[in-house]
Amino acid sequence: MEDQIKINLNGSIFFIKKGTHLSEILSEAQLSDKPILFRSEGQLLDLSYPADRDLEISPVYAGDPAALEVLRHSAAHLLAHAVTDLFPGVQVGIGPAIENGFFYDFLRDTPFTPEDLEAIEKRMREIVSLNQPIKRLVLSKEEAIKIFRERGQTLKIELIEEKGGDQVSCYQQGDFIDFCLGPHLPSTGYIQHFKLLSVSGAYWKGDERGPQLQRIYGTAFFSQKDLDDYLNFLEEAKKRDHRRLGQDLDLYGTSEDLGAGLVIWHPRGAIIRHLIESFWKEEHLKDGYDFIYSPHIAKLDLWKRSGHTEFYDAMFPALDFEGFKYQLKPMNCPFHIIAYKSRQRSYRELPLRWAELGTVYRYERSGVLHGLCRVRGFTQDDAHIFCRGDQLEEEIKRVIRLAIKLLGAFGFKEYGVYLATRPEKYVGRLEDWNRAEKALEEALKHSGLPYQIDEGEGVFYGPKIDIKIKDAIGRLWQCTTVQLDFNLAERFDLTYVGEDGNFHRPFLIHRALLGSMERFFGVLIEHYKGNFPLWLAPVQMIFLPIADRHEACARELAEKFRAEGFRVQVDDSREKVNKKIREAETLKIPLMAIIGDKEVSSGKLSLRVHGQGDRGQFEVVELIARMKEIVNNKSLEIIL
RNA sequence: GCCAGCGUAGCUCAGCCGGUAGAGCAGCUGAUUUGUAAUCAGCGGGUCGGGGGUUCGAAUCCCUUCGCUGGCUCCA
Repeated sequence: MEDQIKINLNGSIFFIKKGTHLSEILSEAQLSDKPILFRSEGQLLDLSYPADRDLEISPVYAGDPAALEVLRHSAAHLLAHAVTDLFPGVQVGIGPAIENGFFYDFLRDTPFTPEDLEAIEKRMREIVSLNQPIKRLVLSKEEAIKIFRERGQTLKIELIEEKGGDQVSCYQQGDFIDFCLGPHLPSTGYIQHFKLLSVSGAYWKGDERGPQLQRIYGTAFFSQKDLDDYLNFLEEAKKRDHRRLGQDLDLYGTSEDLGAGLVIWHPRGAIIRHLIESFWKEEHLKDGYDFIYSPHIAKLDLWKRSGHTEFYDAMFPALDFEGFKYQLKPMNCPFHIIAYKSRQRSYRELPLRWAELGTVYRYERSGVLHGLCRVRGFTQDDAHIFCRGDQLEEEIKRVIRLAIKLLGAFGFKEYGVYLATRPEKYVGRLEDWNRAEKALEEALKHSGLPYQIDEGEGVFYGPKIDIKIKDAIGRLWQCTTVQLDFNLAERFDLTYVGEDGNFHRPFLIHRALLGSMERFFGVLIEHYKGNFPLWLAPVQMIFLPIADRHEACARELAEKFRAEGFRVQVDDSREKVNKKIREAETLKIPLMAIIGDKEVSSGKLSLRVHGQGDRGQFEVVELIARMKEIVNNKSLEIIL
C-alpha cells in the first residue's frame, strides 16, 4: 500500500496510485458536475495534478473567481500557442492573467497588425475546437532547457534559469509547451468565450533598457454573457470618456500651441471647478484649516534643500535670471514649510493645518500623459499639517473624515483604502515610523473603512494612506493621499518649543483629498457621464421660448431665477422648440422650461427634466424653492 | 522616454496603389412663428498638424518635428 495515496474529497476517501492524476477519482466520486480544478489548502491544482502525497481536496467549478484567473491564464497559453503556430520563429515571453483578462508578450521583428489579431483569434478557436488536453509536465531543469533550446525559445530559457529549481513544471497542449507554474484547465475546449483586444509595446521584464516586446491583450470568461457584459462595459467606459465629453460639452481644451499636458478650463468647466473649490474651501474652514497662497517658482536652492533636485525626477529645467536659478514648483510643501519657519512655533499653537489649492508643474514623460488624469500642470488640493506626536492619530482621523465627507458629497460611496508601510530604504527615526504607522492604522480602524496593508510599499520619507474611489461603473481612481514626511521635517529642521522649553520636531502630514482638480474633474465627468448634478451643472436651467412673442416672457422668468442665484440661459435662436430641446438635451442641461402662450398667460412653467422628459406645469415660486433644496443638499438626482 | 497607431473645415469623419479636397453637423444669410430630441433653402470656411525630401505633380510615398491614442515605465 506504499504507493497508494489517500485523497479526501469533501470527506469521501479515495485511494489512488502514486503519480496518477487526481482526476482518477472522478469516475468513482459522486459529483453533480465535473470540476475543472481542485482546491487543496487554499491552492488550486490541475485535474491532471499527479498525486504525490495524501491530499484533502474540494472541487472547483466554473463560477469560482479563482477559476476565472486560471481560465485566463490558459487563454494566454492558447494565445501563445496560436501565435507560435502562425508565426514560426516568434519568441514567447510571459503571459499571465491580469485583472480584466490576460496578455502574452512576444519578441518579433514586425509588429502585429489588427488583421494578425483576427487571424490569431481564428487559430485560437481552431485549437479550442480540437479540445487538446492541457498536460502538466514535471521535468528536470536540464530537460526543460533542452526542450526550449530545440524550439529556439531563448527568453524561456532565461526564465527557467532564473526561476526554476531542480525540477520545473511545464504545460503542454498539442505541440505547444510553456514553462509555467500552473494550474490550468483540463483542456483547450474549456476556453470558449474570449476576445483579443489590443496590441502594445512592453519591455522584457519591465526593464526599459531591455528588448521591446509586443504585448497582445485579450480577455476571457466562462460564459458568453459575462464576455458580452465586459465588452459592453468597455463601450460604456468609452461613452463616458472625459476627453470625449470634455470636447462635446465644451468643458476644457488643450492645444498644440500650449504644449502637451497643459489644460485650459473653458467657461463651462471653469464654473464647475469654481463650485468645487468653493465647497472645498468652506469645508476646510469648518474643519479648522487656514489657507496659504504660494508662488509658482522659487530659487533652485530651496529644492536642493528639500532634496527634490536629488530624489525627484519630474522637475522642469530650472530658469536662469538675475544671477539666480529658479525652479517651477513640482510640489507645494517647501512653501508651507518656509511659512512655518517664518517664526518660532510653540507647542500651544499646534496643530497647524494649512491648505492651498496649489498649482504645480511636473515634467511627466510624454508617453504617460492622459487627458485630465495625467497632465504637466495641475492644481493639488493640498494641505500640510504640523502637529505633535500626541496629536497625530486625531489629525489623521480628521483628515480621513474630511476626505470621506468631500468625496461622499460627489456621490462616491465605495472606496479602496491602502496603508503603505515602511520600505527597506527609508529616512527618519524608526520610532517615529512606528508611531506614525500605528496612528495611521488606528485612524483607519476608527473610520470603519475596510483597508488593506501594503507592507513595505510606503515612500522613503514616510508611511501613507491612499484612498481610491469607485466610480459609477466600478472603476477605482486614486484621489486621496495622506503621507507622513520625515524627510522634509528633518531637512528644514522644523521645530517647536515644547512645554519643557526644549525644541522638538513636529510631525509633518502632507495630504490631498481630491488629489488634483484636473484628475478629479476628469473622474467626475466620467462618473456622472457628463450629467452633472444640479449644484454643479454649468447651466442649470434653460428657457425655450416657442415663438418670438414668448421671448420677453422667457427673459423675464430667466431674470427671476438668475436673481435667486441660478445659472440660467434663454435659447433665443430662431429654431423650432423641438430643435431647442434637442440642443439642451445634448448639452445635458438639467432643467428646460418651455415658454409658449399657455405659460405667458398662466405665469407657470412647463418643465422638462434631462433624462426624464416632460414633467408638466410648475409654479415659479415652488420650483425655485425646490431647486434651492436640491442644490443645497447637493442631490445627485432631480426629484420634483 | 520606448513600441505601435493616428493627425484632412469649429466638430465627427470620407478621400490615401501620387493628378492638386468632400459629406453631415456647427457657423452666416434668408424664408418659416412653430408645444417636448434635428423646418427648408442658399452661402462662406481647409497652406490636408509644422518643416524638409522624392516626383512633371504629394492629403496620398520618405525623413524630421509637434500633438494625440493604446500600452510599457511612472504617477496627483
